[in-house]
Amino acid sequence: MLDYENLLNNEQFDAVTAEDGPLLVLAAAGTGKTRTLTYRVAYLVEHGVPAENLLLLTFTNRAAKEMLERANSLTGNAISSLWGGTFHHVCNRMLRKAADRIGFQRDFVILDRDDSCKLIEQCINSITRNKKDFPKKNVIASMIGMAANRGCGIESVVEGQLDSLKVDPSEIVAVARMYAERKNELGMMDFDDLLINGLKLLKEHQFVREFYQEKFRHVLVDEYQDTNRMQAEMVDILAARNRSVMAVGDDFQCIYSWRGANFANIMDFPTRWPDCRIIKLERNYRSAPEILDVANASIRGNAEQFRRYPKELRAVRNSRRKPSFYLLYDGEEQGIAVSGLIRRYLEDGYQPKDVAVLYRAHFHVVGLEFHLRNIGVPYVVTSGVGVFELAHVKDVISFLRMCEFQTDYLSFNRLLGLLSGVGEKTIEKLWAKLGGKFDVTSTQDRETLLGLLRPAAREQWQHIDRLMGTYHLPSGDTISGPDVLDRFLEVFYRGYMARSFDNPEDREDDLRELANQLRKSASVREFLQEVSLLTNVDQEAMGIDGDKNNAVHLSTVHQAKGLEWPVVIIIWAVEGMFPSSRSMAENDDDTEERRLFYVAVTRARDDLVLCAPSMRYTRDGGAFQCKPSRFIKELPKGLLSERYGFRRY
DNA sequence: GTTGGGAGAATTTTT
DNA sequence: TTCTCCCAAC
Repeated sequence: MLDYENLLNNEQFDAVTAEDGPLLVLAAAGTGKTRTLTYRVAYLVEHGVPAENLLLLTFTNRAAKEMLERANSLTGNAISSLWGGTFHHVCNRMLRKAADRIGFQRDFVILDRDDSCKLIEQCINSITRNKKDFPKKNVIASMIGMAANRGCGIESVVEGQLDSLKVDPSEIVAVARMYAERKNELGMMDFDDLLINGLKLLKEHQFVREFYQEKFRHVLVDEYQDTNRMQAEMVDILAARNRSVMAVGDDFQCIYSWRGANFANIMDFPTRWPDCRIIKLERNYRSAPEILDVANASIRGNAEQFRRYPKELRAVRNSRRKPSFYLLYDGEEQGIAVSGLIRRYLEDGYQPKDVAVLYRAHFHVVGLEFHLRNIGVPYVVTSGVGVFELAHVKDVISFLRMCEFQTDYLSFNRLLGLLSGVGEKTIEKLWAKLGGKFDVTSTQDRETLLGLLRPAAREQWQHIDRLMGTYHLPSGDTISGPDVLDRFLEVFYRGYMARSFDNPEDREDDLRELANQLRKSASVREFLQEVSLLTNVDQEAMGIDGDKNNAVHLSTVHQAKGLEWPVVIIIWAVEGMFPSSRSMAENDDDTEERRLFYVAVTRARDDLVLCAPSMRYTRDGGAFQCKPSRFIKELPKGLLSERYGFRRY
């Protein structure tokens, strides 16, 4: 039995050992939120709750993995049967068992962002007459997503953005409808559908609902402040029977409201669960007091919110030195300053992996990479595109999908499109002639397809076709996933990469990693059903890029959430970039940006550096002044040590 | 119908 | 600077 009393502080101990019943843990940054959750899991398991009766919901795969690993080692590997993961993951898992109840196949395909954009584009093309003025597919996609996550109709989203759009709103509504219909016909779900349909399943099917209500004696939710309406509702339903729900979160760190996250959920939790206990964690073990002073002062700028659940980060660590603020001439000087600072930190004994550079948006980092390369510091950028969204990875996955599942138009489309001389129209015709299906196990389908292709394409497809034939052997055996992937490379894809990409070797490395992942998972099928839920944030955790372990981290603030580094450098802390003028234009409200700043600041353990160049250049050669961020200006005097220009540090 | 080249536009945050 | 779209040539 773990010695909880000595391993935890008083508040953490209260939360971990709380009796059954609703519990809201307000855990400010760096106060041991993960620790509390993992010990809670361990505590419950040690006190006789079977792990399969626990549900642990997280916001990212990374958080899930981290917590499960830690809880697992605390309990001596006793939690393998625990359900844990993102909301999307858990919905996926429930739907794989029961999707047929709501009109889907259990092996439905998940559309990732790219897939759904393509589908939306098709809808746009078939509905709208003048494509010129019509919003781009990405815009429509985010409108549809917004509607889904807010739980409102597409109409009201369109209405809200009407002045910036120059088109007939009814056309947008029509596109959204058509997209929904197309998805239905294809039997596919996008990310939002996983939540929508997971919830639908629970609401409409008493048997399913009661099964899970019974099963999950304890529901634990991480990052509760970032849940949207659907997610909160799902938690409420799942916990309704046993009433043992533990929501952990920090309203100061709600940074996903643009995605439908609604921190009213955390504010109203005590209303929805009137007998809930509230425990506050305020002792911060992470950061030096001078850093916490900045964080505390900054979040007070959100006056209204601050009144509701006032929290003050209280330092446990000893005093160090004040965070510094560099006012720089321009991005160039910032690059020199940042790389110079990093070099000095390395001389002082820090490792590259101890340092992170954070920024508001991906494109803010472009100028900096050059300088880091210059001084020869290893670095990793958590880029915007995930491994599983890369074109070559998706190509190969399409091939695997076609091998494994019978009819999947999307994969068919993607794979056939790789052949030379085959484009969109040809594919449509082929698909129609095949009768709207392609079953890889049917010799007839395979022969028909081969016969329909024009010679050049047939020549290429033959090899793939033969390979598919050996995947499903009459004996019922299949070649292993990694092997079939290898063969695919050999007979077709390596050649394709060589003539289509300028960096085929790099891409082949990605594919080799994909094969490794495949080898680790239980079956090809299972891997394919999960793969679209994996994102770039998880890649390091999964071992891709594993050789870059000791490197400076360049990351957006969003992706840095939940992480910490001894040294954190925030770049482009200027008006218009952080806070971002785009996000401000949408809702005329800087509170979420301020929370984002709070998140950024509280990532730092020892040292925090804020950089604000005074000049920004536009692509057409123009330049304009920018002012340091309001989040710096509004701080009380004396919290930062101010430095001007890089030559003076 | 497909493909590739060239001109033009454009940059938030992500499960 | 990179991505996207459009058009002209196969």
